[in-house]
Amino acid sequence: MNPPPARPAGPRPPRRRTHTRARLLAAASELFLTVGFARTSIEDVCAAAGYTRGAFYSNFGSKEDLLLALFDEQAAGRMAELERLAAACEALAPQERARRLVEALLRVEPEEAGWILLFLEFRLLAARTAGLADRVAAHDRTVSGALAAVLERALPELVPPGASAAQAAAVILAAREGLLARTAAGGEVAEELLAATAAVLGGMLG
Amino acid sequence: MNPPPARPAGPRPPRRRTHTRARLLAAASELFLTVGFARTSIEDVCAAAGYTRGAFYSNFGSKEDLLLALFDEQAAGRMAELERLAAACEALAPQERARRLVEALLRVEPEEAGWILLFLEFRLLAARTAGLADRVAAHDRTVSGALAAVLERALPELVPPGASAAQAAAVILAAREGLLARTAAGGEVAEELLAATAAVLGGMLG
DNA sequence: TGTACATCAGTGAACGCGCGTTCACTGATGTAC
DNA sequence: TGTACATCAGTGAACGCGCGTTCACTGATGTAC
Repeated sequence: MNPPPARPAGPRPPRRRTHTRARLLAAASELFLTVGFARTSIEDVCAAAGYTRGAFYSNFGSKEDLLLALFDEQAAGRMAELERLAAACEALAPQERARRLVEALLRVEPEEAGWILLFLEFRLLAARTAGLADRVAAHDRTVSGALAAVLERALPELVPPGASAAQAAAVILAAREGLLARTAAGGEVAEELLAATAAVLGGMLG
Repeated sequence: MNPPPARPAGPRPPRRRTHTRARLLAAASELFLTVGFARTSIEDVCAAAGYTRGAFYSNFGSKEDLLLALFDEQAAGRMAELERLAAACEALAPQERARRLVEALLRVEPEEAGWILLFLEFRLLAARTAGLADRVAAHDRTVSGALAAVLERALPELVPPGASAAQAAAVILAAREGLLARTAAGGEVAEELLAATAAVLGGMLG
């Protein structure tokens, strides 16, 4: 009796070749981390993923778009990591908790150097591209909010008297970024620098 | 009796239009600081200085060369600044000295944001360009060496027990760079961040 | 002081290249009947 | 189940632009006599 169901209200269900976007993202991540954003062409990304340039533009609006998608992915991952860290620390004794947290905040995984350089490139781009500044700021706020929550829950000693947990988190992340940038770009002082920083933080924890 | 003086052994004395190099450097500094290195073309620099492209290549080997010359200039200036700072502090009482030094290390002049962004761009370039890494490393060593000397002379309390003055200087500079990068690129948290950092350093000074 | 000559800082057109983006097309995928 | 049709993800050639670098040239600057 009813007319046959009209075109579905929403967009059509995805076609088969749905992995395209994911594969482009994976290839881009790999290339951006090793070669850098500016030095990687869209052609490179497509070739690495097994497509041609047109495929890219039917999945992303522009090269920047791709980068932003990558950062959204990574921010989500980092949030989850911090959550896990907080949960894992809650059960520990204060001293062990402090040791563990400081260690986790300073640990540098090998692939992290690439991320830092990429992030720096992103900051640079954003500093000089009108629409992007908001995106970086939002990313920063998200991540330092998460760290602030961890600090409040698990390591309030790291928050100096005059400051909020959010400020402390922002300072820690910014300092960490500066250190990583220096070591990733110079490549020489990495371990000494981080050891010295650990000493500083250790001093603060009394 | 002697034959007329042969061609002078060294290179000929400079011609009249000697300001060219200085003017190119000045124009480049202005443009790099406001627009960035990558976004400034050699043509832009030459036009701003009142020359054409060829003039550039008779004064510099490449675009990177120009950037390096600029950094050499700036490093010299920064060293001199630190020297003055150390000299000025030596006569003061310890507490006033600490206040003054921390303030000087954290102060952000408006034009400094531009320098930080440019420096970040340099680090990025260097991280991915074979020959440049040494140059950044050398620059870093020079500046943190100077700061280390200042710390030893005027503010040994800032050097944590387990670390050398050189390490402490490197950490301070790296952290400062991270903070400035974040504020220069995001533009939102500048003062709060620096206030929080001052609180942290204040805490360390007991 | 004056004249002929050599030098080289700066000119400006041209080269070559890479890359982001567009677009008319195609063929596999899904839908209607 | 089978057939005709519509959609749209992906193709690949072409466009257009900006830019770093080169190079044959010129004319002002300095030198020799």
